[in-house]
Amino acid sequence: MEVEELAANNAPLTINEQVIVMSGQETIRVLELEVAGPLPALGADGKGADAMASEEGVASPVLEPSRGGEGTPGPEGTPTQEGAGAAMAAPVELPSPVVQAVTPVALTSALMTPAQAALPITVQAGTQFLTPDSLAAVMTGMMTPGAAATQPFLIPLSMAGQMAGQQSLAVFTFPTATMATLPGLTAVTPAGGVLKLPFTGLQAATVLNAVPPQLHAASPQTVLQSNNPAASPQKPAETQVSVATVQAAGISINPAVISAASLGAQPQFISSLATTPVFTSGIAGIPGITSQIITNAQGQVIGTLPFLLNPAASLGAGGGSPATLPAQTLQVQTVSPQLLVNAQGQIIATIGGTAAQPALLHSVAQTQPPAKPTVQGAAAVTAVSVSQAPVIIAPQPPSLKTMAAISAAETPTVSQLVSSKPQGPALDDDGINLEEIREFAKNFKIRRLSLGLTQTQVGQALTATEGPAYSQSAICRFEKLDITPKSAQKLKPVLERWLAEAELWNQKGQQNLMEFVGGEPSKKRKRRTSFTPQAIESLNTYFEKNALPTGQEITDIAKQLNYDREVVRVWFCNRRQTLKNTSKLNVFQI
Amino acid sequence: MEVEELAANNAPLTINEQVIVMSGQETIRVLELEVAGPLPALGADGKGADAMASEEGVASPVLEPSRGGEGTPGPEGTPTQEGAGAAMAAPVELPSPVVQAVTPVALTSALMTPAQAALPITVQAGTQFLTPDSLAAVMTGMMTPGAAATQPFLIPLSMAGQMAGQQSLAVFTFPTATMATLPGLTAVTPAGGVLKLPFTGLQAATVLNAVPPQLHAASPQTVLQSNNPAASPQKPAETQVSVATVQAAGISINPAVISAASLGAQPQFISSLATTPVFTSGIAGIPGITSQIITNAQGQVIGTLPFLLNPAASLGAGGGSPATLPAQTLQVQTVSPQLLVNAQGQIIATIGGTAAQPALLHSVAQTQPPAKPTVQGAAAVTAVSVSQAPVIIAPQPPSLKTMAAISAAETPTVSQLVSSKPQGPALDDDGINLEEIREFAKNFKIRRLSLGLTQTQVGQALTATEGPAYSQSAICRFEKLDITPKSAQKLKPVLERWLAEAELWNQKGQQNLMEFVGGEPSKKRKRRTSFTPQAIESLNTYFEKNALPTGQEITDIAKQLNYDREVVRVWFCNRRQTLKNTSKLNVFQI
DNA sequence: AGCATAAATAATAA
DNA sequence: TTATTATTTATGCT
Repeated sequence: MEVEELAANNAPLTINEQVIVMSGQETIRVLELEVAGPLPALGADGKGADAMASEEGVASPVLEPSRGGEGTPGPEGTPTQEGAGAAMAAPVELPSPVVQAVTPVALTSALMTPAQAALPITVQAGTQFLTPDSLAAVMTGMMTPGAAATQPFLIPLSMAGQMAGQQSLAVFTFPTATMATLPGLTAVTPAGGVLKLPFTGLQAATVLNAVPPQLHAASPQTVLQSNNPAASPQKPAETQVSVATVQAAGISINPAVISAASLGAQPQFISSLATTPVFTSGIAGIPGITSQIITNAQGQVIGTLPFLLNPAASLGAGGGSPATLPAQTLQVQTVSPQLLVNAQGQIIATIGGTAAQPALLHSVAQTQPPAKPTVQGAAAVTAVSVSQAPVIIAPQPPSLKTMAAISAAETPTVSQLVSSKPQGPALDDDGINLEEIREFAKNFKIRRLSLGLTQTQVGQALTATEGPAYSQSAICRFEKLDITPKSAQKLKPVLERWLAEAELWNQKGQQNLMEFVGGEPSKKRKRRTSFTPQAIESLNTYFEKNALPTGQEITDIAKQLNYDREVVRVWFCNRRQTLKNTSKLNVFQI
Repeated sequence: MEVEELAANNAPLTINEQVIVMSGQETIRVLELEVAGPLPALGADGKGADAMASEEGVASPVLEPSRGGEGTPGPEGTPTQEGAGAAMAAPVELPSPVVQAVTPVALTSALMTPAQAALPITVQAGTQFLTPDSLAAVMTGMMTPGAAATQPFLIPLSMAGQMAGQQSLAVFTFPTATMATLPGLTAVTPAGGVLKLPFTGLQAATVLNAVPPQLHAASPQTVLQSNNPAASPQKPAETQVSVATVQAAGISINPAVISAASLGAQPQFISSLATTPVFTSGIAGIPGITSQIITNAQGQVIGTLPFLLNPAASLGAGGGSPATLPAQTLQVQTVSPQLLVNAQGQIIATIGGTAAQPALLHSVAQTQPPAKPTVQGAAAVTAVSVSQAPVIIAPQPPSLKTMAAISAAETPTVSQLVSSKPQGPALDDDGINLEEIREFAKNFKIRRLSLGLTQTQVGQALTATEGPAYSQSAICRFEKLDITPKSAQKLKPVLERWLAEAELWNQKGQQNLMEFVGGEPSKKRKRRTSFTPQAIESLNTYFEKNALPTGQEITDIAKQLNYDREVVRVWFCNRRQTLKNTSKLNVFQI
């Protein structure tokens, strides 16, 4: 994407791209589109998207009219803009029929195979996004792992909007490429952008990488569906949320959760999301939805990654309608990738950034109302754009290196080294992506622990919502991958979805999470029992006679000693343990 | 940094700054300097840095002639240059004597107190960096927490280079500011850049924020030395690696681990680092060194963050010497922060690029007194500042619990104190940063778990290396902050150092970690006790010969091992199942 | 300051 | 899946 070119466009759109290469094999590409000014109201129904289409992977995304204009504004956030709300910018005129522009829109891609990474991904015109008025929407569609490169797919899309409807953020993820298989980071750098924005009017600006679409639309196939028939198959078209259609070549997408949070006013925002039926159901119902995660030291997920943020912002407040503000420049930045190495020295992710946007998003998010501290509104934005455009810098060095290496076989480079590594998604005999499952299992554990949940809690909660077959043991085995790939494949989407929802509730508060999970909030650790010497003596006497009393015996003993039955049971457990350890030592010594 | 200005410079240097605001209170500022062209060989010793000096931070950096004129232009843009590799760029002429330029150089800052954040940090001229030829080097020096603002300090520096010596990456971290205490994210943003690059020739470009140096060189003091006399004290001067000197005002640095990994060739790179005596010792010996972490859902560290990466690359191949390539522009990018939301919906970190961030503006306006923070240094900053200012974000709401009541009678524990303090950098009566400790405790736990270590293992390992007083209980209580601030303050650096080292070993392999931790490598999990070890062994022997014994065989085995026939039968069932699952998984892992 | 062991959580035989 | 064991964490006690 040429900076100058974009700048020249003067489109009231800001494109921020950020590429995060996950350890192992995932790459998350985040593209944020910010449109200054108010968004047009959504059509009665999102079907309009159907119109689009074409062998270019045009699908028929449906954009539903968002309901509940509860898009709550940022918390304290955007006082000014809100106030400014009065002066709404004129709607952006888009050539495509149904497309609605949102501000901002973030696209996150992840889990793309190397080969796929090289393929062009185009967001078709006609792609619809949620309007700011919509609280959130989620759509999911994905190619099967082995899908042809020509298949278009639907990607999860989540939008967060504000009352004013001025701004909102949509995020959807789609597979990118495995870092290892990439020629180098460069392969994934922004410079090599593969996204084509859907806004016809902004095309020049939006086209990061002009690549001829090579695919054709195909019916999206969710992983869940293919792998987990049992899982509730989702039909994108059926969802109420808006859908974005993207063309990708042979992309196999991993489910990604989409969540949103306002910067400063997170709480509120999140709450609204959580309480929004659409969103909630989307999360729960859509198998593939889950949050992106960062792998940690053991390849386990360190945390959920890409969520959106953004609350509406000052943009709307500031100024005139985007269309009317030619001055606003389109900004695109490429950032050199920043690597995040995990405990094992492995690259966890590469964070590359993009530019310009922070400001916008933030400003909005900002809780700090004190308005003008910074310069907001149209003028401010403009200035930024201008100044930044020039800034656009050359693609990061990494990219360069890669490029070079790739093009010329001469100098041994990173790419070569990389290439030496076996690549390609590991698919087992059944076409199951084992690597993907392994990764998820790790992530699941870390995420579970991050939420402070036990295997038991997860199992019980799932049993309650999904029916039996989710015992603590099952969870344990899944985490240990002590199950067959087939089973794992079946369990994965369920766990993914559940965990994502749990995280959502957790965002609303620990209390809410506990409520969601199991019920009793904040179950405290039982107070350590102190046995009286007499009790200890009695217990030991019983133990000598029978180290493994039956339930009835335990009950009797507890009753006689006047201790809680559970306490007595545990005492025996620990006593046996102690004896065992002791005996072992003896054995050892011997 | 004005883009134009930079560009005008035509310096073969690329500056990439990325700011990652950690949840709670840490900000990581990453500055990458890339110098196109080959690097000069390192001097005999890295002492050259001593020469550095002027209060302006201008020193006599030595810039080696970079080889491989890789100043690569934009990503895709400059494929050609790579090919040009043959033509080496002429060495860059630098006034300073000893400084060596490296490509790229990354600086990471973290854990700076708010007040400190506002202070200018200048990289003195004469700062030395490792040459590409060096595999890795680490230097650490830091101010004591209470050190005056005028003391310069050495920062950990790690370099990774390639054989060719063309490129390498150096990373060092230094404290930035506590997010909570900052006026907003903006406070920590790049806009308020405080780094002054050491390259005289590139000054215009490198000066993100022109701030008059306020400090003077002082002898670096490693945390290790102060906290862990036992640790092998490192003398920066003694190391062969290059050192970077930075001036900072009253900065108290947290130990940061520096590690490096090549992108594509990670394995190799890491290995080299690990095997490099200098590096290893540096890590082990330097107390302060630890990796940066990302806080997760529970405020716990999600993962270690900033490490370097970088493999040398094609850059070298490409081009002319930097000096001779005026065409190469200096690139500076500002990135809008990307928020990473954790499981609790809290912002884990803001990944943004750099510059200009709103933060500064904000900070200035709000809390930060330090005047002109916003526009500093040369003009470049100006432009960016202007545009981004608006973005300034509000600080996150840290823990708001203001609990209560610490009954005074006894010495309150950290957890009690922390909860009682509403906000701001919580410094207890002894000037201990409780918030920082709280954060660390959380991080420690996550990092420990990420390494798969138990409290017991940590305790035992520490007892072995640090002497008694590190029981499992102690570790447990530290994590739970069920100790007095004084104790925590004392324990923190030890744990920090140890964990960082453990992570380092872990990078070399799980085996190495176990060796480091406890001794017995890979102690296999004990089999369920129902069977004696001998029995298990026998069973496995039988299993190897025949995984599916006949009824008669089972009977015989049970008889011989003196176990119930049914027990043996079930054992075989489970054994087969396990093998099945495991084998499939293994296939995947490969 | 830390042992001893209760309580909690994960893993595994049945 | 359930029951029990294996491990780990937390805490009473002095």
